[in-house]
Amino acid sequence: MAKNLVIVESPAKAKTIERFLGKDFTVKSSFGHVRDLSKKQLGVDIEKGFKPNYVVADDKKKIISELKKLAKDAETVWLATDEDREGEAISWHLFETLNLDEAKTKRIVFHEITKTAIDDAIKNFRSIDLNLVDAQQARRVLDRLVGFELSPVLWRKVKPALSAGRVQSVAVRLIVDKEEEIKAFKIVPFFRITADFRVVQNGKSTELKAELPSRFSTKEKALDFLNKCIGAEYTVHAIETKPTQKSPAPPFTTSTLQQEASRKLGFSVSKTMQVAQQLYESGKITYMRTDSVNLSNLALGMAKKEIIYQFGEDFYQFRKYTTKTKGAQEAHEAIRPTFLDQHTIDGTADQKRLYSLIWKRTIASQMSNAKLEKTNVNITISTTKEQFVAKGEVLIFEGFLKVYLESTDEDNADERSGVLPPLKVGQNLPLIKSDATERFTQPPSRYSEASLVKKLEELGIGRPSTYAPTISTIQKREYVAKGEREGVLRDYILITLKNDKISENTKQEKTGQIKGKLIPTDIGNVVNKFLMKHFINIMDFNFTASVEKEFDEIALGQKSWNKMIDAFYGPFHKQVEDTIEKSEKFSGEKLLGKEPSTGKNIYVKIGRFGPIAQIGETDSDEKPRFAALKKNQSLDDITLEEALELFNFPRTIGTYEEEELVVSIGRFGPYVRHKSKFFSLPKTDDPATVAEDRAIEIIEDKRQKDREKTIQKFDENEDVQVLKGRWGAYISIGKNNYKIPKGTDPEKLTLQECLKIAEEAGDKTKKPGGTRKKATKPFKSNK
DNA sequence: CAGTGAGCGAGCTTCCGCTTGACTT
Repeated sequence: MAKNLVIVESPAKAKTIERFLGKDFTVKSSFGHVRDLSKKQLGVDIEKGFKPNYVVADDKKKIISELKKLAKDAETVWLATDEDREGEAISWHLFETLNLDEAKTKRIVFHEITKTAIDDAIKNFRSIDLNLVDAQQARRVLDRLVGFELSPVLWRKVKPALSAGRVQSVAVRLIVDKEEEIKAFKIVPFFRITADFRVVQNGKSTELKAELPSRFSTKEKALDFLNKCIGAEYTVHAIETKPTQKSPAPPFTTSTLQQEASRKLGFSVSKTMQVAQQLYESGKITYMRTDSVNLSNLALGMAKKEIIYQFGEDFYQFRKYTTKTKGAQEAHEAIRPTFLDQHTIDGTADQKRLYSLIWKRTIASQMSNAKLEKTNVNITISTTKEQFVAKGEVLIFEGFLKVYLESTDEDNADERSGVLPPLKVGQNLPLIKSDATERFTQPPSRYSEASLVKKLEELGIGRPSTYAPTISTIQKREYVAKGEREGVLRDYILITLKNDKISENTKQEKTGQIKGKLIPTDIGNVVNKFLMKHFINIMDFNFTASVEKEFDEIALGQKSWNKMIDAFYGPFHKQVEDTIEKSEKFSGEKLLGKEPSTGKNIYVKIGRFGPIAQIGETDSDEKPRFAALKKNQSLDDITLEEALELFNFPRTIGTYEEEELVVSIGRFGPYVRHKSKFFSLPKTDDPATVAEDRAIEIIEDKRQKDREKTIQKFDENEDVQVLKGRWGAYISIGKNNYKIPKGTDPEKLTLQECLKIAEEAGDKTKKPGGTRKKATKPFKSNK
């Protein structure tokens, strides 16, 4: 039995550390937090100074009992969780849950995973910092109180099953605000003038591209300018060069890795984290959830060696980066390759690409600046005072650019710069042509998943471990959606001056297309409006920052956590009660107009199941009629005509096999019903116009697919089928599905065997994660 | 991956941060 038990948070880390520590040490992992507030109840006793009720989750019971046993037999238990607020709390929870003996428990932290660093840590043990633990408890309790008091307000006033919280609600607000900004933005056209000149040098001819710095607000002014240019001479007036430098970006944190993987590799935030996790578990990179840009001494040494070996002394420059982000806790290093001499790795294509990105970024961060020479050439026009300007950029020394350049979110496709041909002052430049192109001012761009993470990080909201889950929560709640909009064609004017003649053309370009950007839904808009009206304090971008300041004071022992929570909870709870009591139901209801045939009012609003249109009054004797909005419609811009159309369903469009064909719109979109079976309409079909022959086609398609799916059918019992599904063959009986035991040939199963398998699988009434089927209604005995 | 296909009167729903599996029928 080992004399020492070391507990860290991650199993991959445990494995690495165990190698350094020798046989007297057993290293185990807690797999993150081991206890939490109970899931179903509030879990906080408000009467008793907000005493938290912690429980060990079911999936943590096994690891706790294992650790308990190991701790009992060990001489010393070393709590080596991360050196931050959460890490300290994990140590404390372990101490409490495992009933550790204070005399034989030591708290240590690793700053680097090397033999000397670990030996160092062991020498510098301390006890658990209870102030820091209290700061974590305050954080935990505050989040629980906010989330579990706010969400039920939404259930009552807006729609069931919604949620609100310190982080997610502000994330939604950012997206809603951005959309408002875009809506308020006025697109203004203007004209941009470019010119192409011919430069002849030693009999070789090249082009020089230049632009007029000033823009024209109207077509008339642009035309006026071009007219003046007719017959003009163009002369190089001045050439000005100045040296500039570019520095590399710091090594990756979780947030910057997500941004770059999104821009350069097109990964979603969650995909980046999944692939990074795989790299981490196979020992190829350091920990991927971090807010630190710091590199360990070991890494710095490796980088230096690698850069000098690969590129030479000139390319190396020692750099120390410091974190600027608010509330960073820096318990880990930056994300970097474990071994910097490994330029590539074995693995999946995604793993290779992400690894390569991390390798380049890390190496580049310790490389010298790139040196550039920027050149501005002024070109005078003989007929007017205006001057064209040509811009060039020449790379003098590559430096870090040899390896890596960070991308930006904005695409500056219009920029005209590159290598300029050799020019002399006073040189005459013949004009090839000059264009006046109509351009348009650009509204702010919507957030992508990654740029939202960037913004949240700037505001100090959320942590590296929660960025990806937060993004998925606000989409799961249907507050925001990733937009897919085709865009529309827009006309623009192009006026060209060539050979002293002016011609005008109208051209077209695509604008307004959205791909994967975050857009608020109707529900998101309505919930945001509600929260902004009643809980502006929680929605404030500085709310997190200000409570973080108090958590810091608690961590320093200057404040008691219960008092801090008490001071917050009093007014907050009153706010909640006032809102429940005084505010009306909040559905974002909007009067669209009247139904022509009856004169009844027609409204749109958020209903029990999402956005709906309603004809008639809710509080009248006659029940109003409802219809769900289509997926791509919104409360904001639906027209009266579109709303009325929704009530044209169900629509009988013909007959097939002597049964009616009915088109309608259901929970999952438009469908055709035939012989009480449902057939989804593909996105490309419009339910308002789909006709009999097309419906039959859809039905036959679906039948064909079903046939391909069916492995076996039994005439004696039509309920029983052997089908081919995502995970291979399975047995379907009525509405239940059953797994086929390994080694059984699904094609040879008999009806009896199928029924037997189903019976042995037994009743699967309890399914973790909630059943789809409605539970049998319990008999209500009283009231 | 495909399937799902109501009713606005129960039920249940929810937070943020740590960390990985288990494994869908």
